[in-house]
Amino acid sequence: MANKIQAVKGTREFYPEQMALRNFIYDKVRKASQAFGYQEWEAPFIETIDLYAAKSGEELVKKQSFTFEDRGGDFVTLRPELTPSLARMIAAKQGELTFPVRWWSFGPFWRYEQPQKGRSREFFQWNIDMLGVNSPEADAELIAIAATFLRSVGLDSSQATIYVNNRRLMESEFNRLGIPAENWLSVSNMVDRRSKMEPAKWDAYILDGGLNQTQLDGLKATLANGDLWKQSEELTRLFAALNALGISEYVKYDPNIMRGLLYYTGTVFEAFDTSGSLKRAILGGGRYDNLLADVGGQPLSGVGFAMGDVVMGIILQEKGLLPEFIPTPAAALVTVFDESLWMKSFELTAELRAAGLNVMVYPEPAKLPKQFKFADKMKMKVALVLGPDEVEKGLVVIKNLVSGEQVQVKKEALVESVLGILKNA
RNA sequence: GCGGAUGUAGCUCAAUGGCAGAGCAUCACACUGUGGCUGUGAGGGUUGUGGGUUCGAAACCCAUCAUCCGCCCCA
Repeated sequence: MANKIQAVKGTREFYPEQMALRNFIYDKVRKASQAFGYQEWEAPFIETIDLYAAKSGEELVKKQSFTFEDRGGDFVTLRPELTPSLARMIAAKQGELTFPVRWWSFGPFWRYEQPQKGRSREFFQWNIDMLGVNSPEADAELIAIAATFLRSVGLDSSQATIYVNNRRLMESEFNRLGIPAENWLSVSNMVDRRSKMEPAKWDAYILDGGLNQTQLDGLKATLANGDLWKQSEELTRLFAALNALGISEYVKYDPNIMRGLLYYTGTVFEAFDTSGSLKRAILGGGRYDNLLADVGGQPLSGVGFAMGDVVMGIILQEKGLLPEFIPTPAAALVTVFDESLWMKSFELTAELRAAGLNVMVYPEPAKLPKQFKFADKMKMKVALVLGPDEVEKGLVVIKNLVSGEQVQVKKEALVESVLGILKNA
């Protein structure tokens, strides 16, 4: 075992059961996206490092990217996020796209970090964005999409909550407290980390960071003020729109939500599992007003969020929300009675497939108990037996593996009988 | 990059210095025209790898690799 070649650290191996979960998430993502009229798109998996150097924060680019030299001597990166590619692709066709652009995507990303619960080096991520509209109502639509998705996988508002804040509001608070603008970013990061630290340690951390005691007290009062949003016209309009969209039960105002990415400028939001067993955000996003101009396009505002498949999968598992795993899409197994009737079974299978059924045939003659056991393990609903008696009379034994009942039917009536069992099973 | 833990059968784990085991899973048989249940039996191991201590190591020591958990960062 030790000298077998192992999978690359942090990569994902999707056995059929995990693949079914990934496809389940993808299916719900697609449905939520399409319900709001968004178009699916995709970007390259490999990009130049320069694309990220501009905006994605130093940690992500220098420490967490998979970067290597290609055979031509150029440095390329496995994409760690999608938004910069989105900005470039939008900028390249800015003159011909119909705005507002509403796009979504679900694909693989790579980040070189230490694998742990909820974090791997290779992951799938849902990205969804609206570009060309700068309004709290547009922000509300993206939050509504997130809530729609959470509801669709079976997470109700008592199990998952989307916390909302606004960076402009927080910056005006920082300003009011006399914190200089050049410290806003570091103070934001400190706020972001507060929930993970002991209160006394956080206080010391803030005082070390250049704030005085009065500013610390003021900041703590701000962060405890659940009504702060009422001072923001943006957030007031946002909550009115969320109410109209029918998902306000999922949303709470929280002045502690800041988010790490540099490009957010206005509304920011993060969803969490309320039981808190996993302290990682299910999804996160916000408004970014400057990203397009930063990659060379005309100024254009956008809002969007991203959701990783790893945390989502863990939560679905912990909540018992995984769909039942069906090992095979085949509804029926055609058994092979013996060597002389082997090809008869193959012929029967071909006829059933021609009628549109997903059917598996046992690949070789074997004892019937073995074949039935196989059908059972694969959770197939129907088994068909074609023995000497049946062939002689032009019949097929059709057995309902759920109820255990079996009957002989004429070959012509077989498809209908199978469909009947599948409908009731 | 930093810190902590764990590596024994396909899986989950036991054996704490003295014969390497159990449950589950697999396969066979009971049951050669019928799965789930039951019973009987079988196969399966260089105890992650390399070295050291010892009469004797799965266990103790050193190194190494891997995995998990946490920090940093973030989906």
